[in-house]
Amino acid sequence: MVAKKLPKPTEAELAILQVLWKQGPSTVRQVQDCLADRGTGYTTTLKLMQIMFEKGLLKRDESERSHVYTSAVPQTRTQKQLVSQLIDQVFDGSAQQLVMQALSSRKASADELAEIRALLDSIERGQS
Amino acid sequence: MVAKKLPKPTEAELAILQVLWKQGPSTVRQVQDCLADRGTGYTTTLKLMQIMFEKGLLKRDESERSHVYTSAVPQTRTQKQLVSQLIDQVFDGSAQQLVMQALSSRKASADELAEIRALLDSIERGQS
DNA sequence: CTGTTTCTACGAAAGTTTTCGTTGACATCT
DNA sequence: AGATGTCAACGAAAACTTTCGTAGAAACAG
Repeated sequence: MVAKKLPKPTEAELAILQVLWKQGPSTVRQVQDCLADRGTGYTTTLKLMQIMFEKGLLKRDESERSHVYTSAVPQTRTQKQLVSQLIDQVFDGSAQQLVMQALSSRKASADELAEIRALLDSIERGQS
Repeated sequence: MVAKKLPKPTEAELAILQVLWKQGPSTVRQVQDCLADRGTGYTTTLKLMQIMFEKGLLKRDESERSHVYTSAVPQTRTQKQLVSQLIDQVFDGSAQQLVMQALSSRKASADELAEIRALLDSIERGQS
């Protein structure tokens, strides 16, 4: 039985995951180009992606000379993991507090607010 | 002019900050006792708190033999900082997405949901 | 074919965070 | 006073993350 527990991505790893989530399967070069503003070199990105592959965070297709990488972790799952961790670490377990903080520190459009309302509605209906 | 930029607390540092926020001024021993489940030794906690003091994350009163430490960073400020970072790192800048994820991954009580609604109201009124 | 570019692989250095052993100062108890 | 326990300070090791130099294979251009 293989443990399915995946390590928490580091900061640099998250940057790479972001790109892969947005662009889909990509070569190291393609990822590197997106991260150009970060100022790190090509081999740095390559090495990171190799490590992530070993950790199981990425999958890759080696059939071409330029290997094509994909995220092995769904974006939603990672988001849940990190939100959950943050709630425990600095919000004392209260999701509500995090929500309050998020809403007051960043503007959201009227549409977005409406979506949140809709979610609240469905939660209330669901748990009634 | 002193730069007021404070470093982002690491994970172990956050655990310590949590205790200080909750308990108020404490000695190393008191903090260590709260962190007992972490399995780390006394000197580890001591060292971390000394480092945090040097970084400006903690203040301390040295008038007694057992120094008494206090957080130098407000909880709310740290929460904002980390939420903001998380939004950028994994939610592509969308506060709304984070809120959605938080609400759907953790239950909130009816009261809490009501508070969130109230906040939504005031935001909408504010930005009309 | 030969030189140039582009890629992976490897390994190691630099940076950061976390850990703890040891020491000496101070306090307490008998 | 002497033994015992608690504390801060220091330093260094261990663990982890990030960085890149170098080398060799593959692709490509002339």
